[in-house]
Amino acid sequence: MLNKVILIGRLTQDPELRYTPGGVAVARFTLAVNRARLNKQGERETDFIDVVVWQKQAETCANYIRKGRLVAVEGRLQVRSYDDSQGIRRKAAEVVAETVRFLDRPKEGSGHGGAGSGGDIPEFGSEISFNEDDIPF
Amino acid sequence: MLNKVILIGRLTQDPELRYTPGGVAVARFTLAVNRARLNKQGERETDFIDVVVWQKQAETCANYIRKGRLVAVEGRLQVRSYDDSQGIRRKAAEVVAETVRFLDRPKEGSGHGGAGSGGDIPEFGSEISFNEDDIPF
Amino acid sequence: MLNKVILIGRLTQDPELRYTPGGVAVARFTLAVNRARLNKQGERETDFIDVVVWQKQAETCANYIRKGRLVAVEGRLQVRSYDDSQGIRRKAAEVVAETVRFLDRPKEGSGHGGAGSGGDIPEFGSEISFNEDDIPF
Amino acid sequence: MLNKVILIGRLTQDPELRYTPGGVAVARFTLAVNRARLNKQGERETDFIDVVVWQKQAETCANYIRKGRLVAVEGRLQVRSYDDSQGIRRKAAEVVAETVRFLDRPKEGSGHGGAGSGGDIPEFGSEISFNEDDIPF
DNA sequence: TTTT
DNA sequence: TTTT
Repeated sequence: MLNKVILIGRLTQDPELRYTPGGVAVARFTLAVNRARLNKQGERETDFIDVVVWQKQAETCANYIRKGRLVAVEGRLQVRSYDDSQGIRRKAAEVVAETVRFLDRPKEGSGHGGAGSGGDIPEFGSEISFNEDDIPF
Repeated sequence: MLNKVILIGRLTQDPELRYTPGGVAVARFTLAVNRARLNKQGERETDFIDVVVWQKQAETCANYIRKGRLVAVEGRLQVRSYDDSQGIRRKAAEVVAETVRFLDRPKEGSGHGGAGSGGDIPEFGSEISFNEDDIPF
Repeated sequence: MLNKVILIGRLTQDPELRYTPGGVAVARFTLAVNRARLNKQGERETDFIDVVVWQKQAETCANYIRKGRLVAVEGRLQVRSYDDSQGIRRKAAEVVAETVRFLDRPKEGSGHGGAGSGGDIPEFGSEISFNEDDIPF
Repeated sequence: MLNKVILIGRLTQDPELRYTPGGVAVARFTLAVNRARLNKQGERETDFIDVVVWQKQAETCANYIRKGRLVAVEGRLQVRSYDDSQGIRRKAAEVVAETVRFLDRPKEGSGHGGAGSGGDIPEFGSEISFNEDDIPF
């Protein structure tokens, strides 16, 4: 079986970083992915896709990327059911990232993660191991 | 921007075929995609992912594939909002297929689409037209 | 069967545009794709991958992208055999692009394709036609 | 940067298993990947693509898959130069697999890796770590 | 050199 | 709601 998602898009907000009870970092952000084709009204539509990142990459995302940044995400599509605060059963779809790559430079003065500049942004590798512990969301 | 999903999984039910008011065929099915990794309890989890297929491929799917068949789907992830019958705003995530490929043979006697057997199942192509004439390099 | 390649990298040279005897446009360029992982010597290695683009997109590439630009290519891997000028049988591998997306802005003054600026660079679509009419589900 | 290849095809021969001087397992096979589209002469063309698999998955491939088996390969495209036995500089392109998934059952009596049947074929996971030591080919 |  |  194969479940592979590759997205290139921009963050709609800064990433949100949390920790599981077990201390595992989890970051979340939404990607705006413009569709290649215009719709029948001639407008460019956009998909807003939730992304979850775990562990070390979660912290790197929280440290280095901000609203508006262009990233490439590789991961898998996960659909899960949950009950909302009104007790209504809902489905959530999100891409669980295996790798996140930064495709543009941050704007000057926009980061608080690097030592003052965008010069040493890490490029993420793909060998990070995932322990999918309790999810705090 | 890029929004690419590739899935290999099995249909949980026969495809459901409908037509838009404008007469365009749309098929829907759910794919069961078993995860490669076992979870912490040692169980194999499965993602159930909704797939939408349009036009000619919708009809081919409805004619040729059934519950349990293994297929590869290439498409894009689409997240849309809608109001359910109780007026509750919900989000739906689905993969809009560009191509669907059949990866196993139908069981004997399981089809009603082909001329009595599984012998001439089409392999779906991408709809893209490329005329690869002589290459000048 | 599936043969899908997705690359993000930078052009090592300007694209080379030619035409087949039948008048079909073909562009070629090489992408430098840095590997995510460092090798055992701690160096970042790079794959240099040949890309072929056909038809209208070939001309758009030739008009809009230059050496150093960051692009995303989606296509298929093609391996073909040929005899070189010494009559030696060789194999060539290249990615035949279905879509090419431009991921950064051109440097000022670097283009000769646009009307003086980088403001209206097209985002390439996949050529697939989908008329997503009203959905009957 | 991103370099992602996903293939579904059949092995043209049994995998060839070797070991590096450092004792790391490496398997090689060629995949026949039929194109979705017919060419101008109405024939279905096939790409023959070399695949390299490392470590534990190399041995699993050598043990479980044989000529004709349908597999899905996920990996990266690697182009490398080498001198052949005549001292001629050549380029080789191959897909370095991260994961290999078996998509059909072996024919009865075709395996020598399993305990007599195809019942317990492992499904490969995607978390295997790659130490790309010396290549013995 | 090639698979179904 | 779920496939092998």
